Amino acid sequence: MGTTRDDALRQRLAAYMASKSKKSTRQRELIFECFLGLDRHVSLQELLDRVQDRDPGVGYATVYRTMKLLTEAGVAEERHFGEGMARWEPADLDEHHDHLICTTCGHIFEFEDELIESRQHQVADAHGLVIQRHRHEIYGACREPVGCPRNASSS
Amino acid sequence: MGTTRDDALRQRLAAYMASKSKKSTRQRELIFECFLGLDRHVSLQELLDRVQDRDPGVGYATVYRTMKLLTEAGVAEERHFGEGMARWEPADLDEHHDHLICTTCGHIFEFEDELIESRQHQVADAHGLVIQRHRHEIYGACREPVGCPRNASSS
DNA sequence: ATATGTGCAAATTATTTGCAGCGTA
DNA sequence: TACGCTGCAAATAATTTGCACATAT
Repeated sequence: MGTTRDDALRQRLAAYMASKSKKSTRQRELIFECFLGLDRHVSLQELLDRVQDRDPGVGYATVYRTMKLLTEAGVAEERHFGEGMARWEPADLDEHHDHLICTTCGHIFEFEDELIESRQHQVADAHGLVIQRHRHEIYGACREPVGCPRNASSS
Repeated sequence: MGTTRDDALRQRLAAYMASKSKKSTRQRELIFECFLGLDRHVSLQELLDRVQDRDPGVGYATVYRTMKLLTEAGVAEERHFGEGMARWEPADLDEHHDHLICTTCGHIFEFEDELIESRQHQVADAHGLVIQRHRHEIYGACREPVGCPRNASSS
């Protein structure tokens, strides 16, 4: 699923850049590619480290400003997990999958539920809002831990 | 609904304090009562302001440490809505409510939806999990910014 | 050519902690 | 009394911004 999604993100970013007269630079391209390559929830520092492996000259501020740009462009999503700093992940362009996390083995299931989706729209609508994004995470324990097929690890 | 819930929270806090040999002080009681009285998502600064209306001598650090204590005790819940600082709300002892955040004015609505709740259980069940907790946040923009309930306040 | 972007360093903002004196159990 | 608590101020930590120079269009 990587490439197709990444291409869609590249395309969306290009469109945004063009519409806002933003310039494509060596640093931005490098940062964006590293971001896509990591494909997980990265902090600015983690992303900067990876970027500097390839170009030590890039500064923190540039990564910072680029992530703000990617967020505005809708290709990255900023999250806060209560660790004291932000993390970003590639945007989920057309699917609205949510997460179901097993607190026993740490496995993360993705799910998508039409009924919940539509219900969310009703809720937002009732309050006069138009949904932009949402976060839905369910944490649960294995009903039968012993039979959990994923007891080893996952990351 | 206020009093019953508040009493349950007071009781839970008292039990926690006793079990951990924490002392009940004038400041802690004032902070806790102000917190319950505000009954919404407060930042440390907002809470401090209210506390100082009643006792100007109380410091930021005390409110900070008290909120950490209330969080440990399970009577307050710390949240991050991507504004750069934390907010707390009274713990939801037996019910589940979720959040709808207006990205235009920052207002936070609470909602509870039976259908979504039951659906979540079905999803978890289908994967062999028993729900322990969940987080569900919907972000949206005011359809008509003019009618936004909190338009006045901002920077 | 000109509007943007970059890197550095400094400014902000929010959070956390050390410590001397105070207060509760 | 003894241990915990408070307030102040200073230390951290993360984020944001000003500015002079560089670069894409």
